[in-house]
Amino acid sequence: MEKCTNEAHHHSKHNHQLCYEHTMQTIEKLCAKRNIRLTPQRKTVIQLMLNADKAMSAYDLLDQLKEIEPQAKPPTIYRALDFLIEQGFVHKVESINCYIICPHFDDPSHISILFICDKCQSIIEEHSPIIEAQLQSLAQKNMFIIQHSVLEIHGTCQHCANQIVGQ
Amino acid sequence: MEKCTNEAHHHSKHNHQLCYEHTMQTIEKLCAKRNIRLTPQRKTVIQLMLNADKAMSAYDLLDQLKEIEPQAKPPTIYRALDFLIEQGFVHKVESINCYIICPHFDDPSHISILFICDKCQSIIEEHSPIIEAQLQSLAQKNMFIIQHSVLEIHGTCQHCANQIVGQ
DNA sequence: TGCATAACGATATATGATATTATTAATAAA
DNA sequence: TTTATTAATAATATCATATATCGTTATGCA
Repeated sequence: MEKCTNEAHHHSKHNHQLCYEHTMQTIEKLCAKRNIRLTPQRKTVIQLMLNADKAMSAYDLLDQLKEIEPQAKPPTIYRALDFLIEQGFVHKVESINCYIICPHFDDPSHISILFICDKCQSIIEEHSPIIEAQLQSLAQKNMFIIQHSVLEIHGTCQHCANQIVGQ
Repeated sequence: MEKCTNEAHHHSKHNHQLCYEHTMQTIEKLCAKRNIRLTPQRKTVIQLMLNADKAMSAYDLLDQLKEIEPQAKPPTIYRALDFLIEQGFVHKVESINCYIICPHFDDPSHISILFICDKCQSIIEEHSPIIEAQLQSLAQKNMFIIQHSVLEIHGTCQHCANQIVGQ
C-alpha cells in the first residue's frame, strides 16, 4: 500500500493497473477476513475511484457507474459509498462533498490530514501524532470527548503551483 | 470579545443581551471602518445567529428570518451568509453544513479549531500555534501552499456527556 | 440630479442526500 | 429441495442544501 497512495502516482507515468490490482486485492482479502461482501457493484465503485486519482463527487461517480450499470440511481451510489466508508476504504471529504479511496485502510489507527488542491482536486493524505496529541489536549481542557476528526487543508499542490509559474 | 465566545454563555445564565449588544457594536464599527454596508437584513441574520448559541443551518436561519422578513427566499439567506463569511464574521462548519458567528472576527490571524458536539450542536472554538506550525511543516514537505484550513472535531461536549451519565 | 454599483426580491433550477417500499438474490434451516 | 431468513438491489419520492438568473430598488458619489 505505502507506495501506491494517490499522491504517489498522481501526474506521473506510474502503472495504475498494477497499483489498482494490488489495492483491489488488499480490499478483497480484508473483506473476506471481515466476512463482508464485496459485491460487483461495490467493486465497480472502488475501481472508478482508483482510476479517477482525485476526489470524486457522488454524482461524478454515479455518472460513470451508469455507463456500466445503466439502472443506477442516486441511492445506488450512496449505498455503495456508505458501505465503503463504514469499512474504512473510503473517506468523505467534507469541505468539498467528495469522496476518495483511503490510502491506508489497512491501518486505520491514525487521524487523516487531507491536503486538497483546489485547482485539480488531487489530495495528499498525511498524519501527525503531534497534532493528534495537541487535539486531545485541547479536548481535555474543555472536557470534550473526541469521536471523529475532520482535518482538511485547502490550497495549491506543487504541480498546479508550477503550472501557474510556467505560464 | 474574549469573554463572549459561544462556549462561555452556552448552557449558562450569562446575560445574552449584553454580550449581543457588545458583539453587534464591534461588528458595526468594523463595517464602518471597512466602508461596507451592514444592512438591516444582514444585521438580523447576525442577531439570529447570536441568539441561537449553536450552529444553525441555512434553512434554520431562513425559517427564522421569514418571521421578520416574510419575503425571504433561499438566495436571501445565502447572500447574507456569503457577505458575513467574506467579512470573517461567520464561519461555515463544513462537516455539518451549518454556520456560526466567529467569536474572534476582530483578530482573524489564527486557524480555528472547532469542537462540535454532535448531541447539541454547540461549538467550542480553539486555537493552537503548535498545530498550525505542524500543518505548515507537513505542507512544506509536500510543496503544498496552504490557503484555508478546515479543522472540525466531532464528539460530545461536557454538558451532554454529563446528561448521559446522569440518566 | 443622474449615473454606477451594490443589495434585494422572485422564480427557477441544480445538487446532494435520505426515506420508503418493492423486488430479487444469496444463504441457512427444515 | 422447499421454505425461511437475510442481504442486496431497484425505483421512486421526498427532503435538504445551494446556485443561477434577472429584474427592481436602494445607496453613494460625481
